[in-house]
Amino acid sequence: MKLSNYFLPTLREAPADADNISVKLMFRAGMIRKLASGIYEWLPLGLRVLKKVENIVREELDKINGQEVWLPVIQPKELWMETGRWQIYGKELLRIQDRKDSEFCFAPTAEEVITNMVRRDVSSYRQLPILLYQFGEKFRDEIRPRFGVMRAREFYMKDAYSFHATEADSDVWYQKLYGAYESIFTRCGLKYKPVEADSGPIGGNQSHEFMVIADTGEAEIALCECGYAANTEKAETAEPPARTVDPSKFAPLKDVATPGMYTVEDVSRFLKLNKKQAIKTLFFLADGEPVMALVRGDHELNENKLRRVLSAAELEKAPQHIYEAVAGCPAGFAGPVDIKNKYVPGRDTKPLKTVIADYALKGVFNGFSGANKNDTHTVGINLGRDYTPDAFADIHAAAEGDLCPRCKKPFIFKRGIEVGQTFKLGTKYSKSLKCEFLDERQQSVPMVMGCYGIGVSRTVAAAIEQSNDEWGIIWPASIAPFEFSLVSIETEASGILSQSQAVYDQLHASGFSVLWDDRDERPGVKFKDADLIGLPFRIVVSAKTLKDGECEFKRRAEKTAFRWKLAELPVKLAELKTALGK
RNA sequence: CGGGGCGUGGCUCAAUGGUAGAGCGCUCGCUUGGGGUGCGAGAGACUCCGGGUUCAAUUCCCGGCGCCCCGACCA
Repeated sequence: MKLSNYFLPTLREAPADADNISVKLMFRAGMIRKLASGIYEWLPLGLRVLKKVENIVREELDKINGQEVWLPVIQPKELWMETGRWQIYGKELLRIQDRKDSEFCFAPTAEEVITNMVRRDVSSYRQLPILLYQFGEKFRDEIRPRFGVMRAREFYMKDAYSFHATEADSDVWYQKLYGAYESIFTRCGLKYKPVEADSGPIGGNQSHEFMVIADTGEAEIALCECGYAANTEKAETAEPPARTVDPSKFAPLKDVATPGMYTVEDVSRFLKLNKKQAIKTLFFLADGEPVMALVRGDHELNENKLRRVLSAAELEKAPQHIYEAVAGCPAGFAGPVDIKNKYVPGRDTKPLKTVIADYALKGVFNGFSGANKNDTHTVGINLGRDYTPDAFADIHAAAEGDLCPRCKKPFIFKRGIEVGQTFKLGTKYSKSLKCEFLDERQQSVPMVMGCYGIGVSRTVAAAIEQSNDEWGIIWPASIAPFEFSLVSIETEASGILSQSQAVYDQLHASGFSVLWDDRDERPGVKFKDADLIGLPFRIVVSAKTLKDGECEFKRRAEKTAFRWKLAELPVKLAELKTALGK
């Protein structure tokens, strides 16, 4: 492709609202433009990368017998009513009406549609298992789109769904998909990590997220040298080693006036005590009944863990009036001491059902917490003497200092960009949508399902986020929009263009894609643009080297340039091809 | 959903109660030719929309729309 006639509007400056590295570079390199909040246009250069990633995904899924389909973006309400997700999905589901006022939504995902398709035409165990996938736009009406295409409202995604006769078969295929995902992200040249993830209340019993390691990632992951890796929202933590303190060292309980201070931050500063001494007291409604959860002041409670511990179907933060009724004071002044006697009868709630304390509280001596009295906190609180929870459990989000649940070594924390997720869905959708088959005994059984997504557009951004420098993007060769940048210096000088043309033809003959900068621009402009676009290999044709029958070869990721004899070009290219495993 | 900010040429931004200017980009000419060359000449803006105040509004006020940031929410 000749740059003189390629739609590649590069920019010196990124738009003011570009809020991270990858989106700035994507704008500057002429890959994308913004049409509206969270909605982007992909220009030719950007689309080439997207298609590169797409092809890698397609090849790897086809290897495990995936079959590509194309599903509608516009999906009827009725189908979404069957699973109940028309209501559950909330405002993220973008809804529209046609001219007859029939209601539809823009697909945020496609479990309903694919399951409907399979239930209609698959009816025997002989037809299972089956793995179907598609590439397509997804629309999620995010409250706050940001980071360019990383968290866009409309994005390009590969979604795959598998259907099985048995749980065991679903497990086998889950591993196949897991393996395919590893191949995909490896081939894309990404440093990534599969981590255990929470499948959330949506169901399913196992899930992994594939994280591209990047400091700017939105997700935090906990890693251990033993190999355990999990999203911090999911990561379990080992119970810390027991620590015993002589009860004679217990300080006496004392109430302290703390007017208007309801955050751990405020109170610990005021009392001049470490946040780790705080016993954070939170109330929840577990299936409608009030429960109290205690975590250490420097920890954050993880609602998913708490839900699991309580075996609750629904868990929500308790509204203010529950605090008033159960603890007799506003949130921020509730505490564990004598809590079960603070219930104010006659209010519109039941008494406290359970008190769950995080393991970490076993290590808190002479702690402080709310006094169950407005504007008052209690200091000198000790487990056993002053309060006794109904149970201890791991209910806080993994944090600095926590230990790996497998080997008890401290976690290492990193940030990541979630580019893919795999789920075992079980029969959640096949049951609600009655997607059944007849087994060998003529029994009608719901299929066991799995679903597997890859954010293709996000993967492109993640690759840039992970690989760039002050000059621009540095593409991995496998997903670069073109492999070679061919730069002609002084296009008006005699012989330059014809020699460049010869190199251009040779590159093509050797099987490489080339973007040839044949513009009548100054060298500086061309080099800046080439670095910005970040193609992995660059060849410069100029009078300087041509007089020796040579051109210049340089890798984007490296500083040094090499002289290549033009006559040896085919050999050099063949070597490069071998090195790339092409 | 709460708080804050912004809306002026393609991009980044100035300015002003009397209808606008710079840099970059674009066009033309010359110049230059290995890291965004220099000079000159141009094209390009109903100053987001609607209303109000005013002799006069891009500027002040109100409403709307759009965008951004922080937080909450959501998975």
